[in-house]
Amino acid sequence: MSEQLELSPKKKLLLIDGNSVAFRAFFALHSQLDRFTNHDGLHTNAIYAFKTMLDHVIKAVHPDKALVAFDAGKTTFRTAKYSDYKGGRSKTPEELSEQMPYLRELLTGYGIKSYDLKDWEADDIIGTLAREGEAEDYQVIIVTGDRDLTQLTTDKTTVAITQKGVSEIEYYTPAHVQEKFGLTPTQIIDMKGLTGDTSDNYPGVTKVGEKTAIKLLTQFETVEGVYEHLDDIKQSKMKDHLIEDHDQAVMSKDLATIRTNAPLAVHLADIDYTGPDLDKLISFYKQMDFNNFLKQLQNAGLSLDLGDETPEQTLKDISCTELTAHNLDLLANFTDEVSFILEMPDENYHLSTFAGVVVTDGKQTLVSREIDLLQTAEFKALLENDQIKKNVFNAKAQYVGLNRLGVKLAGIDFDLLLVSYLLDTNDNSNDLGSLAQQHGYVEVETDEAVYGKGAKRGLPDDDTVFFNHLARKALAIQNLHDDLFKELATNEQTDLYRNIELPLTLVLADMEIAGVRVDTDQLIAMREKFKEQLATLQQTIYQEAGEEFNINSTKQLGVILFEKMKLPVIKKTKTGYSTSVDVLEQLASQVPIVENILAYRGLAKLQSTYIEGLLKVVHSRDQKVHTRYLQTLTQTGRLSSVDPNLQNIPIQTQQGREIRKAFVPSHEGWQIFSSDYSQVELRVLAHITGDANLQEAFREDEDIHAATARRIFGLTSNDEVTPLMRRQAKATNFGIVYGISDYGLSQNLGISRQEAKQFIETYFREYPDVKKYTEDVVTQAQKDGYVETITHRRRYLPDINAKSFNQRSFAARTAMNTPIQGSAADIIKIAMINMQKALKDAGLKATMLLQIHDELVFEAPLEEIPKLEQLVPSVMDSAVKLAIPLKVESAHGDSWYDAKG
DNA sequence: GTGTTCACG
DNA sequence: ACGTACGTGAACACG
Repeated sequence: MSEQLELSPKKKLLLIDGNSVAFRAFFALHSQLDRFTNHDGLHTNAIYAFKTMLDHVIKAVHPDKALVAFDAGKTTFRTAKYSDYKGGRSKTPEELSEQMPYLRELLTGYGIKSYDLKDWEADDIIGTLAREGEAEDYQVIIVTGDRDLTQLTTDKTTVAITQKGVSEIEYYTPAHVQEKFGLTPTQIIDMKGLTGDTSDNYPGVTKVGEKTAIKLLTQFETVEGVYEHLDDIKQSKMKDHLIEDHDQAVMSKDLATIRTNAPLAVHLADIDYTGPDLDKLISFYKQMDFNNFLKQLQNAGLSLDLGDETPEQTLKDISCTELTAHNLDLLANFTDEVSFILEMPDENYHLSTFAGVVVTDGKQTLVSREIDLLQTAEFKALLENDQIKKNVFNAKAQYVGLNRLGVKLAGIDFDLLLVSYLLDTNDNSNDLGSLAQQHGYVEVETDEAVYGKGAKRGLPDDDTVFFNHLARKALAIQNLHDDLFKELATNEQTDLYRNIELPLTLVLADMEIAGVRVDTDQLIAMREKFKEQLATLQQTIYQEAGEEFNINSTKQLGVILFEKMKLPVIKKTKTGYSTSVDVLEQLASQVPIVENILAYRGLAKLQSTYIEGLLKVVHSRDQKVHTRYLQTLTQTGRLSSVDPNLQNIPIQTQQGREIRKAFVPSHEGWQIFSSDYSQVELRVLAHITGDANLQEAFREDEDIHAATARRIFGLTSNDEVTPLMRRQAKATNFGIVYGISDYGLSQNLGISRQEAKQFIETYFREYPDVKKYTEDVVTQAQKDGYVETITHRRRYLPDINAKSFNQRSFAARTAMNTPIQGSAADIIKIAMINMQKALKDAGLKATMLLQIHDELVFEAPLEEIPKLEQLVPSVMDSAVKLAIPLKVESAHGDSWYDAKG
């Protein structure tokens, strides 16, 4: 055994046992299995470790010829001879087998041929080629994880066995084999004949293990030798076993013998090693998300270009020009297409400072910290000219930021953030550097790497550092433009991007800029009222508890309720007692304190989240809140809203609903106007499933929950639908949309799982195409790895084939829900784009302010209300053409509270 | 930073 | 035998 490979001056032939090394590689990084997945959910640990091993071996060997042999399948000439050969083996883990095709791609990238041959094992391919190589006077190096291959060692052939860590390798020469096993290489075969092999599942001679075998072979050399000299062995149990198991020993030796005469279609002449195919390797690393390897490649390329190495610097300086008031004419060189960044260090672009600006066409890059330059005629001529295409990262932020500076950004073509999100909704990191790296462009760092994080975050004082980062970011956008547009086209998502998401981003920008006026006096009055009520409740609760404690602390509350007052524990959380509403409601009848706690909770929520929370984010300048819609966050295509979240303002309880009175028009004599889609998700369900019964209910404009109740409770047209029936039918309808489970429905309705199951079965019988859809969409997701909405919005579901029941079930429910929720999101997005245009075309002052998933909120002069009542629903219900009509309901009033039907 | 709770669709 | 309804954001407590 040796850690070092002894190299001769001969030419080198490298032969790798693909399956065996892949297996070792897989288990070397098995503990990291979850960390090694690419953006499509493919595990990559074995590929990664295999790659590491390859680098190691190639560096050590410098092969002239190389080949990786794979097993062709389960059946071989050995199984034909002995059907139990390798029987009883637990099958290869799915997480490994899914990597095998990609391993071959890796090898292609490395310029190494891979080969398998029907009915033969990789061992035999290697054995055959090794002998061919020896005949041509090559030094042969065989890499495997399987010690049996040491039988192939000769003075011309070294066998390298990978250890636990794949890059640790033991090299076996005949001398080392002798040293380690006390046998010659060919005697390894005889040993296997005598001992058998449990992992390959062949028997050998009973009770003969390694020690006995070595002793026998030292004396008699071969299996045949042992049997020829049976007489020399004195009477013993062992001798009986040898006689008894003669046939097995012969057969086992045969099975263990690696063939050197396999009928190969590949020969030495076909397997020259001339080094990697860089283009293939780069695209492969991108596919695998091997960013560090990409970086290595890129740096290797750089240092070659430079001729010398600059090891401490990972990225070289970008050549760029500092823009000043005196060289603004340089901007006129940009006539066709530019990548542009207005750098805003704070997340909230409505308030952020401006740190700098960069613009590039890939050839010339201009940078500056002087924000005022943006307001010059020269810069405006570039930015406001819609004939010059703009490539950006987060178009909405750029548009809003520039708008604050009085610049109207036009001609936006490529938004790296938005496109990345459409390609894979999981790519929502929001950082240009990390997104670019995920897409294989690594000559850019993350903002965190350059600016720091937390308290230490700050802009670099050094112009070189700052300008370089800006320049690299702009160049990243410029460079990814073509590739990502191609990917969009491949996914049939170009229309989704150009006709929906990109136009929408500007609609949203206008809505955010418009903002919503908040009546802070009203909120302050509510705050005082709530403050008193909370104080009173607090005192009552302290009295009932017999002590003072923090009611907001679930931990302290749990101690009071379940230890001090000894109330029954209904539900537990990971960390202790659950004190959630449904638990407290079950306890309410037993002690008055619970009712008060519930009241306190409700009030405290309104106070802290809505009253105080809202007051904190009202802009003092205009008394408005300017939310930010996150367009690249949700997995379904919905928007989300932050700072503040205007999509979860209370409505359900009267007390909470009062908050909406504070959302008022921004002009005297105006009103709030609101329209919402009625049952849009169930209508989408009816459309997508094509279910005739569901569609009929919508065509007849029935109360859908009542109609469902009639069906699942088998009522005739004369029977009355009781409120309970309707409630249960409604819950079932929702359950279907969410990807139903009997357990979930039973929890929601407070019924037994059996009963819930019955509801679902009846539902599926009444709406058979809905059932078919739920099955088909899961099958499709299993096949493709993703599901789609009506506009080809895509969501990948890597867990759809997971081993864990939970993960798999969750993915299956997601597969059912996402096309429904996502298509509903598509519809309202289209409506919003059409709406903005319709308002403009009609010359109305009305402004769209908010989107709450199925609802649009406007403010408008009172006199425009009749016009809106006609226009808004017509635009909304004609956004897309479905198999059934869409229905829209509208209302208006002096505040959002009053805009209710 | 994580977990719990609760607001919305 | 498992232990879930789908999608979000904000506040608070706690370590």
